[in-house]
Amino acid sequence: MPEGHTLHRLARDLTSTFGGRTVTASSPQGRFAGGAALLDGRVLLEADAWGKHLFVDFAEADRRLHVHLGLYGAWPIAAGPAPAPVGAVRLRFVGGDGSSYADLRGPTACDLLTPAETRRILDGLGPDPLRDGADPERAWDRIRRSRAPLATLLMDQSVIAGIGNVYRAEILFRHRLHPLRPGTSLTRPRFEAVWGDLVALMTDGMREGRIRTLRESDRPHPADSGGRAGPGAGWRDADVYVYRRAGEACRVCGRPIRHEVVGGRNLFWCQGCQPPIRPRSLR
DNA sequence: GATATATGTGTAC
DNA sequence: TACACCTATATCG
Repeated sequence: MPEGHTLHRLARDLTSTFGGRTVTASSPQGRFAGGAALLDGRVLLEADAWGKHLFVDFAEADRRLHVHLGLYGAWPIAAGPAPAPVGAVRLRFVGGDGSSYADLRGPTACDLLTPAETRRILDGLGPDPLRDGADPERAWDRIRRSRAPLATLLMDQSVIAGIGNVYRAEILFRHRLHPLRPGTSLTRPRFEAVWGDLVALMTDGMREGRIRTLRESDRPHPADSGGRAGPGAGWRDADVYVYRRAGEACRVCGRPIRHEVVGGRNLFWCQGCQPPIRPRSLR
């Protein structure tokens, strides 16, 4: 489930599992054999995430490992001696003492990058809600001046780094924003509420290892002052409000959840809670 | 066994 | 806008 929270969690876990230790690196599948050979036997210093990009630093290596999981990549870390690899394992790490291993499968990117190449990637990324010191002003400057739909802007990694299709759909729902409203229509206070909510939701996602935007403890639409209370009992089976719930009744207003493919991606929203034009009461 | 699907990105037309 | 790419899993016949 690779949105930004997944990569930050992975960076944290790679660092805690392998950080400061010698790592055996291999490419059972063979497609990263050269890179694995360069890393093999080195001390893994630290892993770090920027948006959906993961970087791993090794001692005395002039290049960083760069991994992007794409749509279905995964890099689970497991305990115990590593078994014979199953399936297409691009890169395997085994800890020096053999007590843990991690198999990388299906990444869109798995490369060794020079500092200049790393910089080029980072230069293309907007502020990441999960990074300390992220500057939301950079995102606001892009959004307020763009007539592109909010749905497009939120998925644009150069505007905000780390949001994927699930967080996009859910954040728009929670703030009652129709996905096709232009960036120019977003007010400053509403942007600040969206950013703050992203930080909170993605931090939760990183901690829990899954996306959960429907929480009993808070309001479905957190920006509504004095609005209804949390969803309460009967919602415990659900993690999200609208993502992949096309045709189901909205948990808040009862109208069917809509689905459309926009820009090649599945887009979900509630016509009732997310009207094309803001109702007067919400301005 | 074949097909469809996915929380993503990059390229070409 | 379409497709290519990377892989596992679910569903269908």
